[in-house]
Amino acid sequence: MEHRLISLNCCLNHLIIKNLRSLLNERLTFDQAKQIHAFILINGLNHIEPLLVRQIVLSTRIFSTSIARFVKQILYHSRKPDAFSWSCAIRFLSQHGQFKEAFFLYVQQQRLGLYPSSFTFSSALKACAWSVFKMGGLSIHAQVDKYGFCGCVYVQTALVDLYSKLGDMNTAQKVFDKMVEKNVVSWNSILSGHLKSGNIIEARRVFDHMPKKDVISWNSILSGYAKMGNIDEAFSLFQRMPERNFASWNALISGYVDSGNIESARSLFDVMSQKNSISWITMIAGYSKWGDVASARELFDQLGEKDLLTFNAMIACYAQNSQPNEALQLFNEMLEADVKFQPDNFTFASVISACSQIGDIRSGSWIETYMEKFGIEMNDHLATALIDLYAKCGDINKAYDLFDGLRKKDLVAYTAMIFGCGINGRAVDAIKLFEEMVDNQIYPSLATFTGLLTAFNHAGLVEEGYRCFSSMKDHGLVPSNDHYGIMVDLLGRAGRLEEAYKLIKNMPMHPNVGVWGALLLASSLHNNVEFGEIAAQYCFKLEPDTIAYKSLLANIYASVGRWDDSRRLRKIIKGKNSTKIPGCSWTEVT
DNA sequence: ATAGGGTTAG
Repeated sequence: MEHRLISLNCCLNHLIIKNLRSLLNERLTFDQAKQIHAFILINGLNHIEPLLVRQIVLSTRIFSTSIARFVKQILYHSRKPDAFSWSCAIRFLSQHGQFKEAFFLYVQQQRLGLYPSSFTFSSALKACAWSVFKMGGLSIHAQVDKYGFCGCVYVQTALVDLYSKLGDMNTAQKVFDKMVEKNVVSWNSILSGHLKSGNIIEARRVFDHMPKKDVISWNSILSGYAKMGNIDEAFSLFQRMPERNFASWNALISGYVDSGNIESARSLFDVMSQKNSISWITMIAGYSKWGDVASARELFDQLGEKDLLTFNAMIACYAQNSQPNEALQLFNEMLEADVKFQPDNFTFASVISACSQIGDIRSGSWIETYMEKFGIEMNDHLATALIDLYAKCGDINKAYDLFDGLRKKDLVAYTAMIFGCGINGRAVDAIKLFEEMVDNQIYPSLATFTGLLTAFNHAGLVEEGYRCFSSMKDHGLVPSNDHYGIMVDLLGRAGRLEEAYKLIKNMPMHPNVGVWGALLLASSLHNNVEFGEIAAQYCFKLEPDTIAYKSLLANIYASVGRWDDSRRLRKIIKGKNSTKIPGCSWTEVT
């Protein structure tokens, strides 16, 4: 009796395992995977776990942190850790952009004393390459040598790719030259390394010497020429390539966009028999870059199935072209669309920028709530956008906190912070930041000087502002209308209207309404009819519909007792309907 | 399994 029971038990166990194994050859949903794991645990079938991990990795199309957490949980609680599941998990994480996590798992695997495979190394190297994690990459390279994997093509190729991405072409070339066996991927890796470091000549040499080229080799060199502005060579390569895919077309379109030839880009786009999401984004972003919001929107509306990326491109288009209300409105539409999208970092970068342009004090806390709600992780891009927003809302300390927390302080970050100090009247801090920036070999741009001049303006430091303005040419910069506008404002507020007018008269370009408006405002502050009239005439001509200019001049007339002139203007103002632009309220979103 | 095209901040 007992004997038969044991035998029956064995039989059942065998059946279960057979069934489980076949189950683990099919695609799983996350829920199924969880159920199977529970079953495995209850029945003590732990040796099946690696198969489960592998199948989860293979089945996952849409990555989520909860899946990653689940996989890690299996690894950490496994009674018998095995190298295969760990390698699968490392690959899984590095494929889905979780580079830090992937590297962490690699380190854990080493600590557990599990023997790494070529699979482990290439995955962990990929994670370091993509996250430009030099220390990690170098330490893995050392382990590769130690474990004797330096003869494996996959691992060597991953190393070439690592050093290419790190920008260390000397080492990349050294590893590459030592390779006995090279495949197309190895060649492509060294090729893209040269292209990334801007060495098109070496890249071309490699390309011409490749024993075998695939569509990726062609695309790489094509986009290299397109990016350096040699669109003719890019086009010639495009014509000669034996096989084309989406990326080939998109790279060429992008090249035409960058060279300012949006018509050719559009013709190519129209000729494409099949377009993918990236083709549409490239075109929308192209129109955005050259300020053609209407054409961008037209394309966006033509697109039947919109995805997150196309929404991002269109929202960015509005934000970049000073239409913050439209940007926010589209953001709302995106959240309320039939197919809901989870906004990501890209979406929020534009949305924050839009809020900042609107200058709504309440935006800051709303944004933070929203970002938390969607699980958005802070990065330097977002932090820089938030610096600007908080500074505009007057919370300079919060802006400083964000600035101090940046991984890398670049030109845009410094400029945002300088501008933030500027509008908050912290001229000394702005100068300090500027000097720090120059010390760090970051070259100021026109926007940086807008921030600096704003600082001097708010502090009323006329001479310092003048000196700063004059120093722009030492940095190879030609002041724009914006800079002249600030200078006119600075001089004008100080009562130096004559000087301000002279500055305008000596401008190398046509002054815009901002410049004349600054003079008009200053004239009204000092009740100066002479310059007020001159400035006003220009403002009326440039922006006939803006009543504020007429009202300023009316005030000037009234202040000197010219009541008739004042009344005449007030009549005109009353006749005009004040055109109020309906805004889209950010706070209405829930 | 390893690689190519696109969207973000002042």
